[in-house]
Parts: sequence; structure tokens; C-alpha cells
Amino acid sequence: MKDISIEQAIKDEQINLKDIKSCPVQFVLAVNDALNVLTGKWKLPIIGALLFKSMRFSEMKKTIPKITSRMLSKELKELELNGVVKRVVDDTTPVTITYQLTDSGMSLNGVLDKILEWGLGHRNEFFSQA
Amino acid sequence: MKDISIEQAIKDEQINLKDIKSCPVQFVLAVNDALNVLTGKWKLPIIGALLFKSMRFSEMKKTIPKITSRMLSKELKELELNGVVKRVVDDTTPVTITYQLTDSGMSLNGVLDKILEWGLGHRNEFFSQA
DNA sequence: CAGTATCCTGTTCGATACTG
DNA sequence: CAGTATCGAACAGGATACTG
Repeated sequence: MKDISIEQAIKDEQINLKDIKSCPVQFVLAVNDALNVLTGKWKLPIIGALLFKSMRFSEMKKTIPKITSRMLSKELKELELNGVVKRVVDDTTPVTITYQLTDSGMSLNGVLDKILEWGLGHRNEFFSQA
Repeated sequence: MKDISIEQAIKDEQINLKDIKSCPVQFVLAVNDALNVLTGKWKLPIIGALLFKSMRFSEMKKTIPKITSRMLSKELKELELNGVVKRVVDDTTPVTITYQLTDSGMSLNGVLDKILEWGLGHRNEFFSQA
């Protein structure tokens, strides 16, 4: 993985920040992809559950407090479309459907860690200064 | 900064994932803080602009394409409340108001880089497998 | 310059009920 | 078991006009 920093690129004037959108399009798209799979009320709980282990629909419903079928179904579809979740149909009788993370999905772990780290540091600073 | 990993903690069974909410409350709150300042249509553009340099209201309006006064004002207030943006009133005549990032705000840089890195890797994998 | 106020639209999410 | 269908409330965000 290259050592790319948005803000470094901006400071190096590789990017002319007249307008934040003048970032290379791929950068914007890439960040958006990430934010898309992390945003909303249920995506994080779902990913968290699947990071723990692959699960079937009903197990996820039991695992994630208060989520409805509608929401779980909807979010899983989106996550699948975005390539972070795989829907695996096992040809048993009756068929068994399992949801699991793709490699990309698994690697969200690192992102989440970084986010958590920031959040904890931020809370420290925030509460100490008050 | 400690080397804390949500998912590692879960796997170590420090956390009993019957329910994702059984994560230490601080973890959930911390991650939420981070997501709150990154989510929505305008927060990222605003932070991006301020990472580049501190700016006044009107300059931000020119810098960020298509943002309205209403949204800029609203988002800046939220970011200030969340401790990532500082509103500085300079006692010139007339007064000059400048927005700048707090230390926490600045350190979002690292988070953004990690998010970008994931996004780029994800796109690679996603498009290569298709 | 640095915002507010008002009104309006589209999207997200919850509740509830239903299906092969 | 693994979802879908329908309805309605809440909220995010846009357009436009206005203010000290």
C-alpha cells in the first residue's frame, strides 16, 4: 500500500485546494466508499457482529439488539453491493444462508481501530480541557 | 496511545459479544464521536478545508463548492460542540472571526489517511475481482 | 461579514403485518 | 428460516429571503 496522505498531497501542492473536490477523483471516491459502509445506524453493528464470526440471518437478529428484519435485510444488501459482505448459500436441505465478511470487510478492522484510537484520544483531550 | 483493538478484545473474550453493545461503553462512545464528525454531506469538506488552513466564514463559503450559509453555519456549530473546530474571535474593528481545527481536529488527518487507504485497497480488490 | 428564519423535499428508519 | 410489503414519523438537507 502506498503511503498516500490527502493532506500531505494538498500541502505539497500536488493538489490545488481551491475546492476540496479538486482532490483526485479516486481519493474522493475511495473515502466515500469507506464512509458509506460505516455510516448509518446499523452498518457498524452488523460489521462488528460479522467480524466476530460469520452468521446466519436469524442469529444476527438475535445478536444485534433491536434491529428489525427490514433493516437487517436492507443493510445486508447494501453491504453486499458494496463488496464488504458475502451472502453464502449452502446447499443443504433446507438451504443454509450464511453472511460473512469479504477480505475487504475484514480489513475494516484496521480502520475501526484507528477510528477508535482517535475517539479515545479525543475524549481524553476533550474532558481534560473542560 | 494504547494499542487497543475492539475486535481483538472481543476475540480475547475480554468482551462477551452476545450483543455488540456489551463492548465497553467508552469504546462505543469513542467510535461514535469519530463517526459523528465524519458523517453527513458537509463535515468532511469542512474539515478538509480547515486542514489546509484556518479560514473565515466567507472564505469557507467560497472554498467549499455549493455549500449554503445555513449548512455551513449549522455544521460549524456541531463541529465546535464536538470539539474539533474552534471559533476564534479576533478583537479587531470590525471583529474578525476565524475557524480553525483543534488538536483533535488536526489529528483526524491520520484517521482520514487510514480511511483513504482502505478505500483505495477496496476499490482495487473490488474491480479486479469483477 | 457572519450568520438566521422559514418553508419545503427526499431519505432514513421504525412498527407492524405478511410470505414461500 | 429468511426475508418482503406497506405506512408513517423524524430528520437531513436545499432554496430563498432576510439581519445586525
